[in-house]
Amino acid sequence: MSQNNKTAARSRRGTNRVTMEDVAARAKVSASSVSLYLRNPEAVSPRLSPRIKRAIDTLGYVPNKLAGSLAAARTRAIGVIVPSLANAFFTETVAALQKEFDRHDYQLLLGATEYDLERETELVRTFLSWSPTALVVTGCYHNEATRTLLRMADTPVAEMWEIGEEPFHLQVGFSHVAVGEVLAAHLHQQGATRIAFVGARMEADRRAGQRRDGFCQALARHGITPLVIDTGNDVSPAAGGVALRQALKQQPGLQAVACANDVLALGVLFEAQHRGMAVPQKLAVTGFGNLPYSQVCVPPLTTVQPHAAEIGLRVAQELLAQLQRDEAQQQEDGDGADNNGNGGATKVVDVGFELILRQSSSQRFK
Amino acid sequence: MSQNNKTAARSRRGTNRVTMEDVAARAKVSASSVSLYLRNPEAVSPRLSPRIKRAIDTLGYVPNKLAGSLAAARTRAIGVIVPSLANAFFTETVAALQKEFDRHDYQLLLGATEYDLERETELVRTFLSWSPTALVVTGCYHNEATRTLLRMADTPVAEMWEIGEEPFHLQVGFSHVAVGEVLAAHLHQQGATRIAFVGARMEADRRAGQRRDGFCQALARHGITPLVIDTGNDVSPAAGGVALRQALKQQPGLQAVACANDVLALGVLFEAQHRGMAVPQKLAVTGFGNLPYSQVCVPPLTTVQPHAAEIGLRVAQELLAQLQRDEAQQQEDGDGADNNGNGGATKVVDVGFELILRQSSSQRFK
DNA sequence: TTGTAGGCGTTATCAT
DNA sequence: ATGATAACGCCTACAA
Repeated sequence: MSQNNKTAARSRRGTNRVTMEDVAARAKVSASSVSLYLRNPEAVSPRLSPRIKRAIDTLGYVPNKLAGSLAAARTRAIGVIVPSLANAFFTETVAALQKEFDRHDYQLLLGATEYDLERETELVRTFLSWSPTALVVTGCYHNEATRTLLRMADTPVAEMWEIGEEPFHLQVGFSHVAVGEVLAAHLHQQGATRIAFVGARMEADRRAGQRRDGFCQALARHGITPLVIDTGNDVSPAAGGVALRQALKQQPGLQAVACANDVLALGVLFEAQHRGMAVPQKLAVTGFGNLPYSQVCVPPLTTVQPHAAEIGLRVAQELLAQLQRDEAQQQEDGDGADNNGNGGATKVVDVGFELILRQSSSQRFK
Repeated sequence: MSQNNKTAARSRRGTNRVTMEDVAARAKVSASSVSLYLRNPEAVSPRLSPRIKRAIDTLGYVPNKLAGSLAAARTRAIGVIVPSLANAFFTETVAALQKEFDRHDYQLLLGATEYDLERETELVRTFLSWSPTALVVTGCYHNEATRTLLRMADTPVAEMWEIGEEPFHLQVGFSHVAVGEVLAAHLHQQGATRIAFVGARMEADRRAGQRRDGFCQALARHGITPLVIDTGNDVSPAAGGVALRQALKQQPGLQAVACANDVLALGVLFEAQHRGMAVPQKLAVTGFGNLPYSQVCVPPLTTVQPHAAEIGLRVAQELLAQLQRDEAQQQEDGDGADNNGNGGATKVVDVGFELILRQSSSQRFK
């Protein structure tokens, strides 16, 4: 083993992997027949196909998607970027995406930004390097670098959980400003005038900020200026409790607290109970999210239900439909057209939300 | 444009993607230098590196991971397979995995089996076709096909959420039999003798079955045979309610109900309340999972806390450590050794669980 | 229907 | 340090 081998001299790696060529050799056919068989079993003669099948089975052949995707210049993978997986909303959406895409044989590449826009840019760049079939990102507010990346990529881009801004190809979500407005209207209708809004991470989580803005603006139209309290990065019942204490100090006659999410609201409920402040008689409390415990806590919590699963489902369906259209059109164009993976149309879907009235805000103030 | 072009004649696709070659041309260096720069910027002379950097930036070059991984025969991707993403336990684990692997620049490929072992096989096969750096699966019970696939792959395999069976490379989890035993011991200690176990999907969800088995066996040692009720595929509070009704019909003097999860337990709680059966005075109730609402429901629920996030973290850490070891060893071997990506050692980590005693089972029976 | 050959965009080897 | 050049494993236009 020194210098008298010319061809296989520079074998680079062990790579003991079973290849298509191995299968072909075993079945005594050419590699392209195997390839064809794999993609369209009908197209190969009934004489060869059992031979090929048997060779695949006995060798335990697993096709190499990397090579396949490289050659075919497309990958059956969908990149999904969410702010956080610690958040039940997003996991629910991801579950729906996974389920629907899985049915159509697409893989999910998953990433979390932790609410950091720079991190999002990195993730987008990484995902694009996989040549995914499509990219799904959360929200429609991105930094310049991300927008450029997304615009230049010849990949359909779906934005979810929020609508607004200029869409890339698809937006599926709802207006968080409207959520704030609806909650404000509800509390105002209950006769509350001394009102606080308790939120967390509202600079980083733009959607939370929008809910706050909608809330404040709507009340402003009634001449009410709510007290706004930001618990910073702390999204826990404890933080909600602290916020209520703070709010009561600043405004002793407080009548209503709208929380940016159910977790904080639960803390407000606990703290109110702790100081003997009856809910809803003395204090109305609302949340956002309709988490499972929100209907079993005492008293049950008025909240807003976002359609998390539906968002995922719609995103997947729309994207799948668009991909199908692209494919059909590409067939038509022949090879020449330089179509950029965008069917041309951009679509915006508002899935809305639901205000769920429960006991925690059922009292009328006079 | 007909027949007088020899070289570029068969360009197969538009593929307008910016390639490494483009960058090299722009920077007036060879592609190898660009590749080198990308992988180890220090190794290239300070004269070239700024030129390369600028070319990359102006062209907006995004490396093609498919090509890179194919050439390098490895992929910075980790395949993760869980039974379901609708299940908070697993999403928590996935979140932890994502976070830890992300820190080390690995992508997550995500799949869900919906508790179907055949589906698992398919997913494993698909994931293997991506040449992932490692594979993480849930549970250590697989069908023969899956086991073969996993054994033949030269990829480290981690099994999580369960320990037992023969491990492939790594197991991180806890004994579900022990969970059942501990719950049984608790209820027995409270003096309960007429006991029911309410579970769902216990054939498909092997871990739920193990909890039941541990529970029944432990009670059997005290001469008690619990009534076992299976709600089938229905994992909802409503199913829990139905189960309680059924149990009371079969055993009117029922004193305690252990549920396979908190969701069912919540339903049992509701139903008991509905029929004026005081918990815990007349009926002890326990769950599994320690979901957020379990401490705020009335009465607070005795349950078992699995360390979902810790499982994910440990899996990632152990896997990362093993990969590092493999890499080091590979360096040592030179090229010759046919090491199969297994550091050789197999490791089993029991992360345990925690019994959380609350009011729903605090009553002593006599 | 089946086979042949060139190319997909990298990495890694080797020579300079 | 830099640059040719051969793999990597598969797809696909084209020829047979």
